[in-house]
Amino acid sequence: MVGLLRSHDINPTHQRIEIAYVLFSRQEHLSADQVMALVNTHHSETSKATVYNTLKLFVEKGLVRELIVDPSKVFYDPNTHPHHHLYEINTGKLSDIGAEYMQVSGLPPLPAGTVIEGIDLIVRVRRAS
Amino acid sequence: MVGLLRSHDINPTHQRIEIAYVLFSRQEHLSADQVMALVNTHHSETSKATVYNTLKLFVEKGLVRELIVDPSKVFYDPNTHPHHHLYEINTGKLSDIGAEYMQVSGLPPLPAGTVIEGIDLIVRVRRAS
DNA sequence: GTATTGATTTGGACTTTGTCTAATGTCTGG
DNA sequence: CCAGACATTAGACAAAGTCCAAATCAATAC
Repeated sequence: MVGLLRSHDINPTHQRIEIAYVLFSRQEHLSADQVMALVNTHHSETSKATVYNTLKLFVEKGLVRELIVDPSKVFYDPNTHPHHHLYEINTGKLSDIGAEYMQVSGLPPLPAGTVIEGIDLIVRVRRAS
Repeated sequence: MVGLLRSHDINPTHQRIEIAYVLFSRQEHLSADQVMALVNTHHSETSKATVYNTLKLFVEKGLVRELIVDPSKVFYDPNTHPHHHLYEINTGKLSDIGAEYMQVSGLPPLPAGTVIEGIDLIVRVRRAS
């Protein structure tokens, strides 16, 4: 874990290691709230501000991917390999779609002076009524 | 405008007409906040609750499309034809990508009992540094 | 060991977006 | 003109996230 952080140019402090561990030990999409809860399961150790700071740092350093899918909260995905997402509207459940299932082709003209940061493909499903 | 609402099975009240007008007269992506401000430019006419209620109704009835792209607010898109979106991370600016520029192929296995509600393709760009 | 210094963490106040509720207003068919 | 259904409203509330100044920590210098 320490090595992973160092290799992404992140100073491995106690709190950062804890948060990275929570994200990478289970391969799930977690919200800041959930990270907060998981890090502090035993005794409260890490503040809300630190959790938010750290997640932002991880995103900047490319350690995790930020998912903007749920209208009310951001999710963080420890898997940074190319893949897509499936979101169940009713439940808020989020799961992966392997890159082999769906492909994106073509690129739009970009506004002058901008570069692509990422391409998000999200399949939204609803429970059939 | 009244006809448009009726054709989507929406009772055309004064407030709904105003809100629809704001959305459809300019072809832009607006947040609830912006709709609120635009509807109430002259004298305050429409409450926050109504704006939110109405936008939700419009989405349910398929009159506008809900865009979850910005981490802090939902945008509403009066264009319901198939197209994609380009989001400038630095500025929060959102623009359309014509369906002809990018294509999505393939479909993932869906969880049992669910149907596709929509597929969102978002290109995120950042100002080159 | 102790001091220094910059980086990190923290509690808590604050902001923003959106929801909820109970009361009120409006419209329509008979 | 009345009943009932539907729509709107103000304002309280909730949840997610930001901000800031103070406290703490970690690493190095001496």
